[in-house]
Amino acid sequence: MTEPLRPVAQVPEKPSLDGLEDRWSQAWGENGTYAFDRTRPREQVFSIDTPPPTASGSLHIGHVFSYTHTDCMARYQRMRGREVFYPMGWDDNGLPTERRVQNYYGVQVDTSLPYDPDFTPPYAGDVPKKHRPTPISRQNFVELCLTLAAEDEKSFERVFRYLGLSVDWAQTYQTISPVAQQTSQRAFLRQLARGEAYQIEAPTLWDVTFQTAVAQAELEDREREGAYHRISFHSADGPVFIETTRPELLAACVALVAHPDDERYQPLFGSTVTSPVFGVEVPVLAHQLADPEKGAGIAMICTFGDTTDVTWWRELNLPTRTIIGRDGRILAEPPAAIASAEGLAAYERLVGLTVFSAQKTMVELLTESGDLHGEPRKISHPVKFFEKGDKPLEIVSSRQWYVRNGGRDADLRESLVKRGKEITWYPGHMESRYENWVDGLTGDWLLSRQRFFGVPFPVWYRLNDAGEVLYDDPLVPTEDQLPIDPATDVPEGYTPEQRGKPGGFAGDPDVLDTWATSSLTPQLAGRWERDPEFFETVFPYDVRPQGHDIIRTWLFSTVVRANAEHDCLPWHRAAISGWILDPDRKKMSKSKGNVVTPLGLLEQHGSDAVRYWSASARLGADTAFDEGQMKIGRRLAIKLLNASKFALSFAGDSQVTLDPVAVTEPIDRAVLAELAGVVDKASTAFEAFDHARALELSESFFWTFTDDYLELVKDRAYGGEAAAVSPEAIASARAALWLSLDTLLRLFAPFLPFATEEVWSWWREGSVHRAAWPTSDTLRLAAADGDPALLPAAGGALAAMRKVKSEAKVSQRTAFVSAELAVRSGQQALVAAVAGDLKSAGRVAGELTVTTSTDADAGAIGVTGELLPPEPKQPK
RNA sequence: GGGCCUAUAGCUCAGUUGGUUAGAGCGUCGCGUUUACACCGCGGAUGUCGGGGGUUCGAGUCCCUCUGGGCCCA
Repeated sequence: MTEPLRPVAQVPEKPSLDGLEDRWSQAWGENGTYAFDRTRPREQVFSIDTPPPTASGSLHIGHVFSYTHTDCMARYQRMRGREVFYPMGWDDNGLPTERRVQNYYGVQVDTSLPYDPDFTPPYAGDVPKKHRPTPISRQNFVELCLTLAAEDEKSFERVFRYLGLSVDWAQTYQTISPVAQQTSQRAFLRQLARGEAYQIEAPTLWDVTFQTAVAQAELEDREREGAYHRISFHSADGPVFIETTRPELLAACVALVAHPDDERYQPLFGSTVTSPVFGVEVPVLAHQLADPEKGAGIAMICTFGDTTDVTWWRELNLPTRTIIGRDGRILAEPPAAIASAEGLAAYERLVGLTVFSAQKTMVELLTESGDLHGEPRKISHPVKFFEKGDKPLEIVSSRQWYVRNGGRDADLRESLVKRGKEITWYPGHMESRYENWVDGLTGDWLLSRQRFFGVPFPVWYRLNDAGEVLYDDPLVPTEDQLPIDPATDVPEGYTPEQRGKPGGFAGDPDVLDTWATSSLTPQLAGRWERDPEFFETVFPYDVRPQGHDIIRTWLFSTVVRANAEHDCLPWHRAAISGWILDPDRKKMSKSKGNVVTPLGLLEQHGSDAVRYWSASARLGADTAFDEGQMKIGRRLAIKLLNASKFALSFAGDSQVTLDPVAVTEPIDRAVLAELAGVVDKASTAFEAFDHARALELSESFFWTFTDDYLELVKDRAYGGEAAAVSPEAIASARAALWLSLDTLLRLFAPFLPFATEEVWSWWREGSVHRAAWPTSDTLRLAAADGDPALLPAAGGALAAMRKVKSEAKVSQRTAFVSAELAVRSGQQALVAAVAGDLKSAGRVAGELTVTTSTDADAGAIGVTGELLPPEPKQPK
């Protein structure tokens, strides 16, 4: 701890927190305080794979919360002498940005439109309610996305700088940048070459509103009202009754299914029945997923009503009879299985209807044929939704790209579970979240998205002489050509004129899932394949901080990609932050309208205050939104300023000195002995990624330090009004105060970066944030034989004297004529050692004597003494 | 239905491998305007550690069970 001292401390007359955020964040930027030095060897580097926030709209208080956790960790590591690689990224590609652009500018993509270089959007954030979206070309739309994302990113950066994140802003990346596109496409092509990426025609969950395929990780079950419709199928032996919530899919029915052990239906297995209205003959089959308790215990299997239908379809080898299109409406073409004139006529009535209307019409048809029995019975059941959507998903059959993630491959799954065990999780129990997810995967990672603002698949397809797409053996670019856009770029050996022509080529129209880029943040920020030396310096990363809600998406997919590409983990540790709950213990979210804007909070309470509230929460623990805690944080920061001013004021015009040898008084040694213990324990806590404990230890010491220790030594440090204070005793108090301050500023620096930096600047050169984390050795040297037990003993004695005055309802300033402290046996020597300071702090005019209490159960210290009458108030 | 977490003062939370009388801050009540601090200081009161059972000399802490809350997955 040899950071240089200023010749004379410059302490403001009235220290204040106001304006510190702007002043210091600007200074840190100018001085490169948090700039990453890439020349340091790997073992001295601490690298953090920070979550890139979605740059659409506004930041959530949850961002402030979890990023503060990361920042505390980063600052600790930096003070420990590690060169911290702490980049920030913006996740700007994908649906959220598209939605925001649509709403903000009042536009909508029409892929048939050509690019208009002079296009200006009709609105900018002021779209009237009546406005119907203006159709624009895909390229114009992408340009608007880029423009708006850049603006959002600027405002995010402002908030994060104001919050005091020690990010190296020169390392910022975007998930839509050319470099991100190059990285994602490169990783995809390599997975394609290794056979880890593949495309197949398969049932795909489809969001009708967003016109896109949805992956397992984006699914969400929501309870929805439905109704069992009791419908009769026909057989030679009479009717078979089924109950279904989706009668509109009757035309897509391919079989009935019941549980193999279900005695009611065992006689039917192997036979066929005929569907009502459409007259299609379907088999009755047995499968253990059929639930005897559900509905009639026998279900119809359709193409495809839900994911169980898909399982049955696959495992029972059933045909497909698709009737719902990607627009969510009934297809014009009836399934070939419907042959009768009546059946075709009935189908005709459904064509073009939405699922909702088709159900109504189907009910009419069934009623007319007499095959609907009784009133539909209302139930509530879970229905699959896209997590960002608001209509139930349909299942369509389509050609999509997938990446192997263990969902269909036991060996890969096992190795990914093993990777999870190699990660050190904070808190440890988060590992089970990961394991549950990997174990529960039912399919590979669906990579294709039918979106516009994303990274295109770097793939073209040949067209045969009939102009049909040949999906096998796609045309791919070389890595040095990346990034490419197959919609505008042309594959090797073809000319632009051949696009879409028989014998020519066609670009893959889809974009990669955003996680296909986000899962590469370690590679992206680490300059993979662009700067090998740099990559070696930061990869694998030391830690991945994130929230537990995205373990299944971001964390898992990042493991999948690193495992495939580098055959290792992308980072050694995962630090998982909890969520913010509102006072009713509900997760705060935009839809609930209980979100608070972070910048307003930061400005109201001060960044250090909000950081204090955030940092008080342990990793993984959900936390109540509590402005009261922020007020405490603010008080703590102000206290730090004031106590520092007090301590530094004793230097006068001479230089502050940090001289351990000058500490000679027992109480001064005791306080440093105690502080040495705090330093050790806080360091241990930080090493275990327990920033909350480190803060708590430092904070509780600090309150005692100001409430008791400062009061006790105040007079002595001033020079002793009561005379009879030796120069050595004065120097001892001052040295102890300065040594304490030096350590306390370092201990609080990760939590209160603004207040600590402010105080540091009064008397030190450089930044506290590049200063060394405190060690206990200097403190122990100064503490020598100091006994930490002296501190609570002296504090107790002081409190006892205060209590007498408080109960006598007199000012604390009131003096005792004389006083006798009766303390527990064993404590007498301790209290006597502080008698001089107690006498002045307690304002004992005459003798202060310390005796042993005879009261056996007395924990408290007895005080007897006569108080002087209060001085009459001086007229001003 | 399976898994994970959680329950400590009115509130928000500590309580490290089991070990004296369970702590902090807020809030509340009372006192006090003292030159570090009115964005203040000092002091007081406040707990069947969710319920029940068990292990142990000893349980807020370990085990079982029930109940409430939260999340993830079916």
